[in-house]
Formats: sequence, C-alpha cells, structure tokens
Amino acid sequence: MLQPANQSPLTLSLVEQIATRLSERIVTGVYAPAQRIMEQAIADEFQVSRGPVREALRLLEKDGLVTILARRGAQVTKLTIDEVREIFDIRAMLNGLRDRAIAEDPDRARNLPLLEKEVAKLTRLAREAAQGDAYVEAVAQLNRRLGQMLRNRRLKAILDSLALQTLRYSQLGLSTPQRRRQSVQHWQKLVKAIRDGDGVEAERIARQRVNDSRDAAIARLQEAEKKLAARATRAA
Amino acid sequence: MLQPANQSPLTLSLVEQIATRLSERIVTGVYAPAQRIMEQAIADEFQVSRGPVREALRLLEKDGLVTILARRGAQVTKLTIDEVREIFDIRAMLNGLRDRAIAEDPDRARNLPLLEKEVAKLTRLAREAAQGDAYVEAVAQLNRRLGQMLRNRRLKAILDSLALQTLRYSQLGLSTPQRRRQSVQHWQKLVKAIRDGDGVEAERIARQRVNDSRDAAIARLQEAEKKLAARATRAA
DNA sequence: GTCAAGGAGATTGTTGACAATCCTACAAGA
DNA sequence: TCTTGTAGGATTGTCAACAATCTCCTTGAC
Repeated sequence: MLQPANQSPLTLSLVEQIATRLSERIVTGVYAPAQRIMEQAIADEFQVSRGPVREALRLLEKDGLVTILARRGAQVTKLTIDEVREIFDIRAMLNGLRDRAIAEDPDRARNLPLLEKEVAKLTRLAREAAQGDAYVEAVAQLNRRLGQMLRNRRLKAILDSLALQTLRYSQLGLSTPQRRRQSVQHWQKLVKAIRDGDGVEAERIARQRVNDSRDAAIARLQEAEKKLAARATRAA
Repeated sequence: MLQPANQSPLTLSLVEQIATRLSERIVTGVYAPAQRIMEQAIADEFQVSRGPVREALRLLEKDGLVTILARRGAQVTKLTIDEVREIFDIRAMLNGLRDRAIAEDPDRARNLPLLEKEVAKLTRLAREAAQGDAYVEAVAQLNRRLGQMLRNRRLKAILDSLALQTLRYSQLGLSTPQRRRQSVQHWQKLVKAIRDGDGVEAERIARQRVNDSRDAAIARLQEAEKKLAARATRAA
C-alpha cells in the first residue's frame, strides 16, 4: 500500500479511516473468509454514505483483502493453501531484499540500539513459553521497526500489503515454543548481520525465516484441512 | 494489479475501463509527470459522472501511477531517479522468482514453442537495427507470455503493476543496438534455462537482465538531469 | 420429491447536487 | 516593494436518490 509519505495528513481521510477499520476486522477474523461485506451496512455503522465505503472497498481489493464481483459486491478473500504459499514465496524474496538493503545502509547504526532492544525483548518472551500472543506482537513490532529503517518506500508498501494478507497465517507458524525458539535465533542472527553490514547474510537469513514460517503455516493448514475432510466423510 | 481471475467479466466494469484508459495515457506520456488530473474534466470526456472517475483514480494511486493529495486531487506521479532504481530492484527480485518458477514448472513444455518463436522474432528484430519500437514491443510481448505461464497470480499482479510504472524507463534502456544485442542474448539464455528446467540459472539471468535494464535507464536519466541542470545554470 | 419460472425484496452501479476546502488574483497596509 | 488579508471561482468530499441487476423464496408443473 503506497502510503501518503509525501505530506503528513494528520487526519486520515474518511476513505482511509474506513479502509483501515475494515482491514483490521478482516485480518483479526471478525469478518470470516468468504463473508459478504455489504456497503449499506458498513455505511450505516460508520454513519457515512455508501460513496466512501465503496472507495474503501476498492482499496482493500487492491490489497487482496476483499474480492469484488461485478454487481455482487465485496466478500472477504478466501485464500487457498496454494495462494498462501505463493504469498509467502514473494515475501521471502522481498524480505530478503529489505534486510539486505538495511544491512548495507551506511546510516543503519542510528537505529541499531532500538533493534537490539526489540530482539532482547523477543528473546525474553521466547523463554517465557506461555504468552504466544505477546511473542507474535513483538515480532510484528520488530518488523515495523525494520520497515521504518527501509528507504525503499514502494518495497515497504508491497511488504506491508502482503504481510497484512498473511497475518493470520504467520501467527500459525509461531504457535509452538519450539518454533519460537527457532524464530528468535533467526532474529538474533539477522541483527548481527545488520550490525556487521553483511547484506548477503542478512538476505539469506530473511529468506530462511520466511520460508520456515511458510512451511509451519502450510503444515498447520493442511492438518486443518485434513480434519475438515475427515469430518465431512464421517457426516456422509 | 490484481486481475479478476475468478470469473470472466467479458465487459470490464466502468471503473476498470476508465482506469485502463487513464493508465494508458499516463504510461505513454500523454499526461506528463506532475500534471494534475481533474475529476470533472475526465468525467465530461468519458460522459460519466465523477463517482466512477474517483474510484478509478484511487485504483491508479494503488498502482503508483497517480498521487492523490487530500482535497487537492490527483496528479501523475513523478518519480525521482532513486525511486526508479528502487522499483527496478524489486522487479529484479520478483522477475527472478517468476522465471525460476516457470523453469521449474513440470508443465512448462506446453508453452515452450511459443516462447521460442518470440525469441526468434526478437533475434531477428535485434539484427535489423532501425526499429527500436518494434523491439520494445516484442520484449513486452515476451513478458506477457511469461506472465501467462506463471501460476502465481499475485506475483503476476505485482509485476504488472511495477512494469507499468517503469514502462517508460525500460524503453530507455533498449535505445542502442548494442544494448539490444545484449538483451537478446539474455532472452536466449533464459529460454534455454527454462527448456532445461534450470530454475537457478533462470533466476540468475532474470536478475541480470533487469539489473542491466536498470543501469542503462538510470544512466540515461542522469544524463538528462545533468543537461537540465546545465541549462538552468546557463539561464541564471 | 425435484426442478423450473416468476416475482418481491435486497444490493450494487451511477448520477446530480450540495457542502467544505483550496487556489488565484487583487487590493490594502507596512 | 513586499507582505498580508480577502473575495471569488474552481475543485474535491460527501450525500441521497434512482436505475439496473442479482438473490432468494414461493409457486406450480411434472
């Protein structure tokens, strides 16, 4: 999503506000996949007319969060397992590009302390097994920080959009303490590579990290699908 | 741009028609960079109301073709040299991903003859030095063909969007016979790698190709900028 | 019991009008 | 001369209504 980085509109436009709130509901699962989103209902709830809602929905379509069918309106995009894999593949590539760019940025030292603090927090959370959600949130925070360090605005926009689409699935991949331990190791290595200015290594780790995340998520999805199929068979 | 691949709407929606026609004008230079695009003017010309035009402009903003400023409307996005470089960097990565995926597709043989025919055409055009435009068009055709062979729809959508944004600059990089000779060699090697199922090699070549294209385009842009600066100095 | 036809209601697509804001030109004062 | 203030027009932001289309339920025939 191309942010309006040119200026600083203190107040998001109405359309952007609606798009943001709807996207929150989609990625958090308030709106289930394949659920229809009706313009008038949203308009009534936000007390605006259908115009801005329509424009917001078109934005979300560009981000892949909803699918608009002609004369049949918008519905929450339902991803197949293959599509999830495809998005992760793109993310692996572009996260590699991002982290290499950051590692090779001469001005990276300025943000390093913050980054190291975040990783320390991550390490702590990974040890305290229980809070899965807190760990997921810390990872998101770390990713946001890296996004801030990135100069390439378009790359950031694309990555944000893709991350949004797979947010739900990324969490799937961090659900076991074992996976979290592996994850934290990746992050530690990444920050080291950035500190050393080793772009090639940073890129390698970033890809590895996303690919691991992909594999874990896919495995979980396939399990879930198998269970569903079994249930359907039993019912028949 | 995420195509409505789910169904086949024989007739593009009004919004999509407007978006398509406007994007043509932008990439072909009918609308100059930084030029303002006024909603009512477009609406009058296409004989529709402002609503669909507004939505079309929002779509183009997501594609990076126009920039919308709050209460000041849309203007054609003007890219800095750095931004052009950034877009090419992303394209290099993702074209690599695309061409590797194609080379590793077990079902790739079906489209290989077409691909080889296109490259033969390219080779012929590269020899007949004069027609730069025909060569550029043939390259575009080849890229479209590869896009068709790609299963990953999201990757295709992102690549299409980025290619649109840099179309003008890609042409810059093919303006000399020497560059075209180099280009044609890349394409020949790529098709060979695809035929052999060598994904790693296909990826390598794709990146090389886009990076060469980037460097040539940037060099041309810097020349142009220098000339402009010199003229400004002379005037002062 | 299944399937097709029809119609009422719901929903999207588009429009024209009004309100809010911005830009430009011009004038008054320092 | 330069700055500041102020109309006026131009442009975007939002809205409510109408038209076109789709969905779903009912009805009826086989």
